[in-house]
Amino acid sequence: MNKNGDLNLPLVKDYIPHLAYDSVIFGCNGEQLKILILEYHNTNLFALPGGFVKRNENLDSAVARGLRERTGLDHIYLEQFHAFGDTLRSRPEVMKTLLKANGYEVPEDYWLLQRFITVAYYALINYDEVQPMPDALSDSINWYSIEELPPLIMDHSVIVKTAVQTLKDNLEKKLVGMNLLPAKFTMRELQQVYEAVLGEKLRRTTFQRKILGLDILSRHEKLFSGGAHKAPYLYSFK
Amino acid sequence: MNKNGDLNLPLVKDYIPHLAYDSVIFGCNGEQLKILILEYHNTNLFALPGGFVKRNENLDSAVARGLRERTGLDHIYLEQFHAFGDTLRSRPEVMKTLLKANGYEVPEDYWLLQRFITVAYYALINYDEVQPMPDALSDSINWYSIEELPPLIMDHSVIVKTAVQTLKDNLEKKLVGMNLLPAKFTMRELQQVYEAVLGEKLRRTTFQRKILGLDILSRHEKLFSGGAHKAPYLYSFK
DNA sequence: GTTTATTGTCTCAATTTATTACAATAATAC
DNA sequence: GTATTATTGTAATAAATTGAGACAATAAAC
Repeated sequence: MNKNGDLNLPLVKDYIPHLAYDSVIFGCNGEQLKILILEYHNTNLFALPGGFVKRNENLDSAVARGLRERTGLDHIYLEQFHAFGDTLRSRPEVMKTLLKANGYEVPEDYWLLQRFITVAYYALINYDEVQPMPDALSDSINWYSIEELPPLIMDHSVIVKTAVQTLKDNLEKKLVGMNLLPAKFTMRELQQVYEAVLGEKLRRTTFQRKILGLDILSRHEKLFSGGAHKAPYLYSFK
Repeated sequence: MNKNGDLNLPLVKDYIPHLAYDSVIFGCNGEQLKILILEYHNTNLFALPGGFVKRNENLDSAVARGLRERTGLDHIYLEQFHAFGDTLRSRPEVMKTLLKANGYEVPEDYWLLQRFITVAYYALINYDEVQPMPDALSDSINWYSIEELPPLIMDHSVIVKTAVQTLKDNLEKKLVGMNLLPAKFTMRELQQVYEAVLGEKLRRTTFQRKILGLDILSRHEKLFSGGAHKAPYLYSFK
């Protein structure tokens, strides 16, 4: 940590200059679609978790690595959705502010103060199985409902909007539910994921018939208990 | 041109290093979906048209500029679909070969020989309205059916495959036909575009009913003549 | 004038989706 | 224990969409 002055700033010799990635990490608590947002030390600045690509590292691998470091999870569902490359998206003064807040004075030509193109990915993880870890520069990392995000730095709000739209568009063909839910789940839980992503209520009987008709679920005879009503089946993806 | 030695090689001071774009430019001749492929001087190497991003230029603007230079068209339908960033996609020996074939000896550390991440876009243009222009390094630029492409350098075949799949996925929601056809067209021509993109025959009556049901076409009383049969209506997009 | 190929539209069948209904049942209240 | 409550699984029916074929209309070729 920076208290001891032993946090090493990333050096351009190790990374591809001008290139970053940002990740929109989705989870679902059963009611709302949420994403992980981090807050930088002493700045009140909120941002998407992101990082840089090493000189000899695949772009996809860099993102997977960053995600592993933050969530402890490996083999996460991860999909690239857009590269953001406007000149005005880079805001050197923002980067300077958050470096300064952590006790760093960097030269004017420090590589992180230059223009960056970012490639954005979204990830789907099981909300309950993650204990997110802040990085060296950030204070906290927390779940926020996509309806109630804090103001984000630079163009990160646009990145989130684009991610949510992409998730909606891909809902049918990419088995989103599989990655946002635990291994076994009820039909109701699956429907709630769909509703959280689409932002609208669905008709129960139609949803059930459609999903079962896709022939992608296995039904388990083991029943879930806990509600004052008939116990539902548990399902898993085939 | 290089004969006179007065073609200037691009300098890294003007461009963002390690970052390129490639464009998959679609057209439709009425039967087949085609794309523009360029062939480099004296090399027998075929590639997608691409380029680099200037230091103070938006990513999207760079691609639009490249397209304008090659097709003479402005306001082209252009959509980003994927960034390719594997370490192994860059093949410095290929770049060296084609520079050499044009009479250039470049130093080992020349920026174009380094690793590149490319952001790929697809464009939709009206096949008949374009007179494509080769660039300084390339011999020719020609339409090729997506079924019969020459072998392409580096990962350009993968880029094309991804573009075609993206186009299929977007066929319904993005009014692809509008950008591949002239302003006025017959129902048959529109159907042929759909068939070329999907790679399958569609039923005439069903297609017509579906398209008209979308309420996106204006019908013009002016009739097209030329065939030994009833003259069809001309349509345009609303 | 006859033939030919294609067009615009209609009909009916097949399939899919929407809506309603209802019995089954696990927990709770009593 | 029994009635109550909320939710579940499934069936039945209505509505909408799509598939497949039929047919008259007609511009050009012969």
